[in-house]
Amino acid sequence: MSSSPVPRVPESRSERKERTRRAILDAALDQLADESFGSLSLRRLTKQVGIVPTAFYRHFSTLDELGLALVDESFATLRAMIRDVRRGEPAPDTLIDRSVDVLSAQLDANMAHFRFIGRERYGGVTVVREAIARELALFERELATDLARMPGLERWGAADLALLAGIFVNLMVAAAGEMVSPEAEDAAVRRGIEDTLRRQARMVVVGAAGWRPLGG
Amino acid sequence: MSSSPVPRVPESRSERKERTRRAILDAALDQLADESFGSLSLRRLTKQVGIVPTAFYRHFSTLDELGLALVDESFATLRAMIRDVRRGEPAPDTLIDRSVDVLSAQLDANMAHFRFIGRERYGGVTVVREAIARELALFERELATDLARMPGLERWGAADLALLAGIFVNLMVAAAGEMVSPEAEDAAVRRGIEDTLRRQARMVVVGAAGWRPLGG
DNA sequence: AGTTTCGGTGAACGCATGTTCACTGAAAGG
DNA sequence: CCTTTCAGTGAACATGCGTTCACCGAAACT
Repeated sequence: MSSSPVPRVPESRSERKERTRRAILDAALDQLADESFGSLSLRRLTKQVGIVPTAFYRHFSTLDELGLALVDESFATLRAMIRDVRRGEPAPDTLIDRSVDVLSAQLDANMAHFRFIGRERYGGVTVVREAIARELALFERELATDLARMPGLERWGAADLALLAGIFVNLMVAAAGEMVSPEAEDAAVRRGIEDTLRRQARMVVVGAAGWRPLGG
Repeated sequence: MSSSPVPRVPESRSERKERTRRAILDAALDQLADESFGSLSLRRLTKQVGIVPTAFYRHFSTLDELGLALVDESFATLRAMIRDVRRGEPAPDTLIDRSVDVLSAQLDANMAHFRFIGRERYGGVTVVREAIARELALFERELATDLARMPGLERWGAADLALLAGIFVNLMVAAAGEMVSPEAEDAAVRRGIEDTLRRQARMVVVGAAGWRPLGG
């Protein structure tokens, strides 16, 4: 369970420091599967890492700072995802399926990050909640510019594109939030959630194509 | 701040008990504006109520039970809302506006309930999260049967209606979650969130009317 | 009037919390 | 080789935690 900093092979100081920092972030993500950030305990956290409580302060000056680091990391994952989608040619009719496939793959690889965003988006710790809101707004704008290139949406105004992007982000984060539940560790349940997301996204985007192209 | 049980007018025993129970629920809802249920403290809670910590156990056998009571209460509010919408004649073209108006009014009157649902839906306390998921699934089904009566959706299958209902619930809970932020106490920000919800709901339902009527 | 019921009290319990401080020992740098 | 740097240590701190228990006093019941 604990990934303690045991230098089997001699390490440089900075290597060791980075490894401990990683271990703290990983332990936090692990414990955040079962509780909210607001109820994280420094002592339980450091115990899992295998260091003494005070050593934590060598890496973060406060627990809130840990939270912000987790937000950064989680949104790095999210941005990597959208880059992954763009990398494939944007054949518009397969875009949704491709997007959901990528999301599904990223959910597998980085479940803790998505769970963190879903859980703390409206969570109790103000500084974390605000950081997520900020990043999510940024992500939403990125998504809106991507949507602008889709067939049927070329002539949409920025306001409508923003609304649509907001809908997709809500669907995505909600799906990520569903994955929080222990049941979702069952592959079949996971598939069901993904499938619902896929169908809902398709429903929205196909519907949107029939939406009046301009106006606010 | 504290609404302590001071019997200015003589009360019956059951009246007093009910009043204290209410005070506990209200104090909890109040404190849950700033933190998650998982980090609620029995001592801070009872201090705000104006009773001694042990007195709490005269009303709830555990904090989790308090959480479940809050879930019940919050969904009673939500159900009252959908009843309110139905009470007006279901003139389909004004239904969205009417729904969002009702939601807005209910958000004013019962903000703490919606905030609770939004915040704990994916929160850290399993028993509360599961109770909300259960109630939300129920609400979703109710909504789906209402949607079935809307023009353009009469011939939809149950599966598609469920998907659509899920989209609406996500939009609604997300909007409720946005209200969590202290900024949302500014009326203009509130209006903005409501307006976004209104437009997104309209976008989805108008789009949905253009969706293929059958299939899975 | 006498007895029972019960919501609220206050002390006490053992334990976990975040943060402080002077410290150690090995890596880094002169 | 000697000095400086610094991640991690361990004791100590005051504070807050949930829960227990015997107790009180007024309402409720007979």
